[in-house]
Amino acid sequence: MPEARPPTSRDVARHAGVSQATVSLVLRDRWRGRVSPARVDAVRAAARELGYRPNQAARSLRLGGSRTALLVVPALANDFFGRVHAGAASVAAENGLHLVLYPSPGGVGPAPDPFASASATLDGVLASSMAAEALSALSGAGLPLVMLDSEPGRAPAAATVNPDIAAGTRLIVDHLREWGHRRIAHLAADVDSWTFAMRAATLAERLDIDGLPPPRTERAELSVGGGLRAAERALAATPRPTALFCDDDLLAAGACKAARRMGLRVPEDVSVTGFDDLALATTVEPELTTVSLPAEELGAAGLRALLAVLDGRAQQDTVLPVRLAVRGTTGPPPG
Amino acid sequence: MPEARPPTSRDVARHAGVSQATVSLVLRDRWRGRVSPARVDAVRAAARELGYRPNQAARSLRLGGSRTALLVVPALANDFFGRVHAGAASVAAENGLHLVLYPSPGGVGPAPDPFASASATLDGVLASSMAAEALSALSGAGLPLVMLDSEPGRAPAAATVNPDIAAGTRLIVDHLREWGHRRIAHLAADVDSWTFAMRAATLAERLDIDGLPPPRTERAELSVGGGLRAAERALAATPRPTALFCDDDLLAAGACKAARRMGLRVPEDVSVTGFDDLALATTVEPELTTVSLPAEELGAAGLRALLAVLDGRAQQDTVLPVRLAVRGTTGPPPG
DNA sequence: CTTCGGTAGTGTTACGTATAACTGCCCCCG
DNA sequence: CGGGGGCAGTTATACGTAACACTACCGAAG
Repeated sequence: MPEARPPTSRDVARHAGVSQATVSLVLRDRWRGRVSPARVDAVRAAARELGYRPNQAARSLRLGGSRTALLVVPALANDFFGRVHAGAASVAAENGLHLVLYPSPGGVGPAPDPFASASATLDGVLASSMAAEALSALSGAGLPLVMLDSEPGRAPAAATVNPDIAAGTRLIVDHLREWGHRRIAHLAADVDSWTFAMRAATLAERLDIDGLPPPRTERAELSVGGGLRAAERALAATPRPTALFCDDDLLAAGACKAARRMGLRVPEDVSVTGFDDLALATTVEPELTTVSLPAEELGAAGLRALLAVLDGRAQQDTVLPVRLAVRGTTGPPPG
Repeated sequence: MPEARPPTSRDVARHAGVSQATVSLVLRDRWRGRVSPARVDAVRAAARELGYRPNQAARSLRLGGSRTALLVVPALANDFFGRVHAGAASVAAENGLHLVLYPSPGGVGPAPDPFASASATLDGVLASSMAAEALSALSGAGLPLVMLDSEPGRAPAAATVNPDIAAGTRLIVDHLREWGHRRIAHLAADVDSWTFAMRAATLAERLDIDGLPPPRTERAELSVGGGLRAAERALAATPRPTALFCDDDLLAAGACKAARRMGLRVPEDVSVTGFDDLALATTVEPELTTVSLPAEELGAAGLRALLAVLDGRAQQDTVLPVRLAVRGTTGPPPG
């Protein structure tokens, strides 16, 4: 048995009758004016024939970097982060950067080190949500970091990119106020992160400006089932709220189910609003009125910011515009 | 400026007053009986102090492998592949294997090479769906490959792991037959892959055995919207089918929307069945009767098979059991 | 006729790590 | 008292690639 190791650039060189250096020049496209066209073709043919694939590990070692960035997302349970990835991946591809996706396990326990998990020298990290200890480990490593959907101006991120959560919240509140709603309950995600804290703060502030009482808040596990249970509690109150502001579309979908189970119609008896504009927002009946976040743009802008940091250009915090998607779950309050 | 390169094992060695070899022995936990405990502590302290992180590229180069596998999934638009990934990731972690996720861009155009994209030497690939050319490129590279959810016994996969699609299809058909349905239409995914071909073949076979006419088939783009449009066509037929067999939950959700828009109640006027048991199956109202596929198990079994291949153990094709989830979208035919 | 510059290559080295092979050294046994 | 054998380390090397520095040749300019 001939042991069958994968072919190296030296094998290609031997096969083409040139030196290994020439193979490298040709395959890296640095040959113009240094290698004759005939040899170039010979090298390419030999590489193809042997099925040569450059050894990435050796490349990274030599180059002192792998042109690889890591995208850390909290989970893949919904399509939002798939879209973020798609946006980041397209920008990465345009710039010859590899993008590796790491879905951080949501569960408790010692999360495996995302950097070890990449199994390659990383040049930078784009993180959407991370445990504090992982974050500090990263800052210790001195890796360029761009944070998505998290508090601006917080070390150790070199930059942040956020959808305009405050504006989105205001759009929802104004929309409900225009319909005449005054008793608004808040289904709040049971997650301690900036993006949800921002919704709560803006909601409270906005209702206060409008001279309305602070919202009754029900904490909910971030899932359809969690939204269902929290909505059941919220809708059992007297007087019943006429609108539910949900932190997220999953909660809103759960709230719609809860309302229906309690014999209430949406939106005739109670209005429900979501946030994020996930795919499920247009899947459920009626379709959710929600805040549409630019997921692809978020990923793309995040990766552009990371590229800027890698190039040594200073970076600020970016805020992306959002828009209100008015659909079928909002209407005038009953009576 | 001191240039600030990341510290190497040689830096750690200098700092601890030992040789680089000793550092490697200590940090790889191969020191028992070779290095005195005092030195071990000194090395560990030095490593911590300098914030040393081993260079993965150099490690991979030296070891001739990175203990990294690539998981190729078609998209992250739904939660199914997130669950597959979770299952594979947990088995990978147990075995000290890195798992890198590659969502192959669904769009047309030259797909970026998934192997280049990994930016590390790969030891194996677990692929759920792949373009033919990428597959052949891979077979040329001689990488160990395990295929998920695709035709058993097809080169160049060393093994396949599949949910029992045929059994799932039979469960659905039998369930509909028990309710007394005879006119069953098929909403077929507009994707040319084994898993959908298998549904179609089994459905036709089963109806034939039961003495029923072959199903009217409507091709649908694999999305909620696609299901909606296809269902509108299917339900416009006369006589109208009393049940819709949908290749996938997305299509089924779309079918339910279509029925409602046409003034039909589900399941009173028409029964609808899904496939996969995505999260949305229990989100929509009524909840979908569907075939529940063991997504996590699929990923886990796939990675176990890959590990076996890497160890040189021969592998067969594995079929995982499925179960029927009877929910709210099926009932007796009208009249 | 020498020198200069450009073309077409090759030899060599370094990247950081893991480990095989080696070196002392001390202790104990014959 | 000589030498065998563990202990505690070190030295040296290889992994595959990229690119710097070098050589050899050739035509043209001085």
